[in-house]
Amino acid sequence: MLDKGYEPHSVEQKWYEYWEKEGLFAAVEADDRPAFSIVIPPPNVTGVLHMGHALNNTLQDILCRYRRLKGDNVLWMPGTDHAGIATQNVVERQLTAQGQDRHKLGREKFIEAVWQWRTESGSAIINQLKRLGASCDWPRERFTMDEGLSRAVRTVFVRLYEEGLIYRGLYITNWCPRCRTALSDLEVEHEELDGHLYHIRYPFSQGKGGLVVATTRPETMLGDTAVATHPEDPRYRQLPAESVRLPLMDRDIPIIRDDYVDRAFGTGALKVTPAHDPNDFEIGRRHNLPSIKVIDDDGRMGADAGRFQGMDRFACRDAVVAALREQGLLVRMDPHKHGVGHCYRCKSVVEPNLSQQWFVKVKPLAEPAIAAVQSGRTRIVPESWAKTYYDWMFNIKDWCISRQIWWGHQIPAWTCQSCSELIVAMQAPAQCTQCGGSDLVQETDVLDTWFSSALWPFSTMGWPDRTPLLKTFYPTAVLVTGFDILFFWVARMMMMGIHFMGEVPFKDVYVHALVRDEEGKKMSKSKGNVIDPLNVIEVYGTDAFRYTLAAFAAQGRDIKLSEKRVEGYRHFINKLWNAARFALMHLDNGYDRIDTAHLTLPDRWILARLAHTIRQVTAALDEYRFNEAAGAAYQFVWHEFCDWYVEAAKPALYDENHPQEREAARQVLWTVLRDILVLLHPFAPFVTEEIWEKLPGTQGSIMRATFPEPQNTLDAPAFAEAESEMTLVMEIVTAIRTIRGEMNISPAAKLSVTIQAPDAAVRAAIDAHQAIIVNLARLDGLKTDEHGERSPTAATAIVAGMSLQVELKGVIDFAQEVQRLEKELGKLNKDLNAINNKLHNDSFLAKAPPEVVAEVRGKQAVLSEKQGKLNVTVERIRAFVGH
RNA sequence: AGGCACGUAGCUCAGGGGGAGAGCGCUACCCUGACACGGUAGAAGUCCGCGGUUCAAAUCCGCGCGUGCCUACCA
Repeated sequence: MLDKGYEPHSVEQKWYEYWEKEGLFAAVEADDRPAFSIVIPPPNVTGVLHMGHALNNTLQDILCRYRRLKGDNVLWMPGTDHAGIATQNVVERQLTAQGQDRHKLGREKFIEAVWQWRTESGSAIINQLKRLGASCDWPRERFTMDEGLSRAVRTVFVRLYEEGLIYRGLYITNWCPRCRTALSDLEVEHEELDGHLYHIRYPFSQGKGGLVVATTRPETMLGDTAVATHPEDPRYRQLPAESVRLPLMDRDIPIIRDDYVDRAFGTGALKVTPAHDPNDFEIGRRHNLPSIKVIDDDGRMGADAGRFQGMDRFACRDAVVAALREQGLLVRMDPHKHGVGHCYRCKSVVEPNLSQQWFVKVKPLAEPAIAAVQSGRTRIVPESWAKTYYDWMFNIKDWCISRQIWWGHQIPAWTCQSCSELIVAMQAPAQCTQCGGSDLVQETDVLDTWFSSALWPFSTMGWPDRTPLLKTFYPTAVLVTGFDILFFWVARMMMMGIHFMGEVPFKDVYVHALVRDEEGKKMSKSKGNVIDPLNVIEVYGTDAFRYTLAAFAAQGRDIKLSEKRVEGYRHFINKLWNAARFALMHLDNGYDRIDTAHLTLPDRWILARLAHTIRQVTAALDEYRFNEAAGAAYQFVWHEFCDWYVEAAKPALYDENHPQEREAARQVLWTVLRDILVLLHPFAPFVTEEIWEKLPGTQGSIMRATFPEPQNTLDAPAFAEAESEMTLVMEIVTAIRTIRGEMNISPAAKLSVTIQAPDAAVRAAIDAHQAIIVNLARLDGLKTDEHGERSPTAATAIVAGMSLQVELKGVIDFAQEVQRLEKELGKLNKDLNAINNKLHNDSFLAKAPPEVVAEVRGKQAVLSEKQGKLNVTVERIRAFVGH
């Protein structure tokens, strides 16, 4: 006998350990079964499990467990990401706390410290994934800094370099002065901020007057090397001079003409700072302008900033503005909103900065990646995300892959100190390929973490070796991910996968929602609105939490999560537990067949509903409609199995006089419960395993069970008949209960009911299932009459065209009964009006499909019959009371 | 500036050309032999607004309003 309520804690731990110990998550390298593989989006080693991880991994686990039950050879490849900047930041903070810093420590010692940190605290998130029930093939766990993956990274780098798809050069990139590294365009978060548009006068070098330029970043003027106007701007065609005197720096800079300049913006005169603005950089190249870098890599003003040297860039802005104002050169200062880039790791304001960096030429890689989605070799689900993918891919720009940090894959490039030859190779070369010199210095930069993540689907499977694992599991079946890393990760995996494997990395990409708080805001530590998934698991249990996530994972909509909702699904898990508790009281052994000759109506009905539910859940999971799958199973378990079947089957289960029916009911109860457990297992793995163990007739783990197929225990007409007869029974029961409720009759009172059923077949059906109705509606008698006298002291309901009378003898309150019936009539009249209007509309009759017209006519007949009967009833009561 | 979602019961959301749905909450009654983490019944919505297409629109189209998000080099 099970406990009265489900207690998740001990159960979860017990079963997870068992599954791992038994190797139930293990993929088989080579196998006859269909292969199904997923690579996990590797969480950062620095990470702790948040709601995004919880949702992402719950969905993957549902798919993996489902496919295993379906008989597939499943590989769920786990691992973590070395998260270059984030991890380096964490360890640096630690050093700072110890009064250390990485420069004092030196590169080698620092890297050692990071590895040590990873050993000590880097796998916290893996254990948290286990609490979630994630059925990853853990012995295969990988890390982007593993030796194997590092070899993959070097291989890719060298090959892309040799193919001319990686180059090095001096360009403007996004620079984070706090992290002291370049960032890719994607790693910059733009935020609209209130700033100012400063109008500054640059006096002509000769003669009077000058040009007024407009800028949002006046401190960059110190590095100006030109002023540009549009070639066709009449205001600036004729000027007294060809150069202006740059204020504060006292340097002449040329006035140039370039059609990049927008005549409508500001004054139509643009200051040009090639070292600190990407557009100015381009203009500078076109006009051979010098680049003067005035802001150093630490965000302070540099040696070329004149008297402002050493000043912080923001302090310098104020100082420059003050100085200009003093000299009467600040013409205007208008409030101005503009997008300011911030580092996605540390939120510092990013500085466009000129530096030597490495880039991937992306266009040639992007084209096949676009084609793969267009041709359907990779399918993006929901499809609307494909557009976002295309938009980005079509406008893609080269990818800056070098980072000026230490933690990461050091770029495999060496420079000869004697002849400056650049050598890119898998291993450190012994001597220079050009001059034979042996003084070679390796590039100190490391690669963007996403560079190694881009290889994840094949590097984790052993590439560049041609492993059996790759042969069996690449391409993977589906990638499950949030849209926030569609560009960062998915697009880049597509490019790399196609380029190096010759085949897309995944057949499907399922893009899921973001988890937000109950007000729809993004969860963030600073807002203090985060819900810790581990805390939720602690309070409500993993199964309830997972079920909640699945039930709310509708495609294309964010999930607003509150604990209240998880509580609701905890009730569901408990309901399942108690249904099993009931079933186990009646089951001593398992069954491999059902005695169809002795099935009662509820037996046949629940088998029909079960088959229907299996189809629904299967279809929904096959199309990543997790919420529908979870919803269909929930509805079936609670509102069909528990609410109706278990109650309706009780008479048969307790009836010792009909052993064959009793046995048949047990067979059905066992079969339906078994299928429910397997059906629910992907969503609620722990409770289903626990019940499975207790259920007689099951062997081993539920993970080795077979996902139910819609069984044709009965033929289709028998199923259909069972559904319609049971529907009639349920309608009758509900009608009686409604009268009981509305007439305030105690649930304990046994009632006597008469149904006037002119149709002999219907009468026979009701008579046949009398016991069920009597039991469910708590009656002491149910009679059917062909016509019969209508009792004046009964409350009436119309069910399926029949008049149903609940005898209330002395207790009936006639006024109340009339009121009740009139309310019912009111509703009916409204419906009937709408239908009659339709039927009086000639164009409806002419143009609507005949089956629709027939349907409406059918409804009309049913409703008007009901209306007639209710009217008669009301009249009769009035007449009776009048006596 | 462009793009993409979304606006349905008090709350959170499914649905999606032919009778408005669920969960939670609310009201009433009930510890009925699995379950009070429960049962039975009930109340509750101009499906954001305005036009259009259609025999028929919550559903399709257009416009507007509102709310999110993403992308973007106008200094």
